[in-house]
Amino acid sequence: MAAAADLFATRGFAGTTISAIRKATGASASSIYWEFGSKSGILRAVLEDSADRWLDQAYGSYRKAREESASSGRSPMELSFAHLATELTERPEFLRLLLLLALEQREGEPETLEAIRRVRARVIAGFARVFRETHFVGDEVSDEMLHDIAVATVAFADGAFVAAQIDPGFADLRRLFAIFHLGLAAALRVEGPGAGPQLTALSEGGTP
Amino acid sequence: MAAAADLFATRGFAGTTISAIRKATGASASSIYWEFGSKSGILRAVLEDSADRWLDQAYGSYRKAREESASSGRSPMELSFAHLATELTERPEFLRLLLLLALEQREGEPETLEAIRRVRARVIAGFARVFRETHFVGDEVSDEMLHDIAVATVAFADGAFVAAQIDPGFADLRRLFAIFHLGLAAALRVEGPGAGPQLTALSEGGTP
DNA sequence: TGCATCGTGGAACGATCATTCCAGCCCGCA
DNA sequence: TGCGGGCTGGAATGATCGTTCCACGATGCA
Repeated sequence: MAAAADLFATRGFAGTTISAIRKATGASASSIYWEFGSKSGILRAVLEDSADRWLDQAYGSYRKAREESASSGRSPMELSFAHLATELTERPEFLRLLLLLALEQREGEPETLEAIRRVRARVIAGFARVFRETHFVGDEVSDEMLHDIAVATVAFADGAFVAAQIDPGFADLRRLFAIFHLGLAAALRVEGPGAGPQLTALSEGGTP
Repeated sequence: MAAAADLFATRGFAGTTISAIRKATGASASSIYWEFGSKSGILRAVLEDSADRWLDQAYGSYRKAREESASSGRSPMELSFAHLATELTERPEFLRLLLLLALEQREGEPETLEAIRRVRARVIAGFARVFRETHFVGDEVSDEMLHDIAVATVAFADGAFVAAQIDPGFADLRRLFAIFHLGLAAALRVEGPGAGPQLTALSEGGTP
C-alpha cells in the first residue's frame, strides 16, 4: 500500500498503472482487485490511510516541539516549523500525493478533490489552534484573522514544498520555513510592544 | 496549441491523450505528428511557447502597476501583487501546467523539469529586480537576503495559487497576496524607522 | 496545364491499459 | 477426512494507448 502511495505521488493517478503497482508490491492483479475493487478504489484507500497517518505524525512532532521548547528556551513555533520542514523533507510522499492529485483533475471524479479539501481544512484548523496555544498570535487577533493567517501558512508550506521538490539544492525547506516564521512573527509584533527579530540576522546565522 | 496546453494543465501529461487533443483541436493524428513529432514534442512546444507569453504578460502588468502607482498613490508592490493575483485567477492555465508537470515526474525525462527550473529562475530574478526597483526592500538588504525573499515570495505565490485551485471559494488569491504583502512589508520595516502597516487592518478592509 | 512539395484523413500497427474469469490453493470447522 | 469460503496466479477480455503508413487534396511555381 505504501508502494502504491509512492507511485501515485510521483506519477499521478493517470500515470500509475496497475502493472506498475503489481511489480512494486508483488501482488497479482486479481488480489488487488479483490481488495480494492478498482483503480480509483486503491487511490481512495491510499489517501484515507496516509492522511490519518500523516496528521497523527504531524501532531506528534508538534507536541515534541513543545517539550523541546521548554528545555531549550527557543519558541515553540520556531521549533514546530523546523520539525515540519524536516518531516516534509524526509517523508515528502504524502504532501506530494495531495498536491499532485489536487492539480490533476479527472473528469467526473470530484470526490478525490473533496477528500483533499477535508485534509486541508483539518491542517488549517490545526495551525490556527497551535498558533493560539503557543501564544504565537495574541488574543487581540480575531478568529477570522487567525484563520487567514493559518490559510496563508499552509499556502506557504505547500509552495515551499513544491520549490524543494523542483530543485532540492536550490530551495532548502528548513531555511524557507525559518524565513516565513521570522516574517510572520515580525508582522505580528509590529502592532505590539517590543522590537521584532531582525530579518537580516538570517543572512549570517545558520539554519536551525 | 492553447487547447493542448489546457489539457496538459488539467489532466497532466500521462492523463492527456492524443485523441483528446485531436478532439479539442480538430486536427488529425498525422497532422499533429507531422508538426511535433511525438507527444513529448507537443509538451515541449507548449511549454516553451506559453512560458514566453506568460513572462511577457507578467512583466507588462508590473509596468502597468508602476504607472497606476504614480497616479493613485498606492505602493507599486501592493499593486503588482494585486495584478498578479488577478492574472493568476483569470488565466491559471500556465502556472497550473508548470506545477502539475513539476510534480508529475516521468521516468527518464528530466528535461521538462529542467525547463521548469529555468522559468522559475527567471521569475525569481524578476521579483528580486522588482523589489529593488520599487524600493520595496532597502539598500541595506543584501543580495543573498533579497534572493531568499524572492524565493519565498514565489513559494507563497505557488502555494496560494494551489489553494485557490483546490477551493476557489475558500481561498481568494487577491486576499492572500494582500496578506503576504503586508506581512513582508512589516517584516522589512521592523528594522527601519516608521511604524509598519497594521496586519489587523485586513480584518475590516475589503480586498483591493 | 503539368509537376513537385507540403500537409492531411483515415485506416492500421503492436503494445499496453483496466478489468474479468476461473481453476485451484489454503485453512478453519465438522 | 471431507468441505466450503476467502484469497491468489495466470491467462484472457475488449478498449484505448502512442505512433506509423500511405494514398490523396491543396498549392505554388514553371
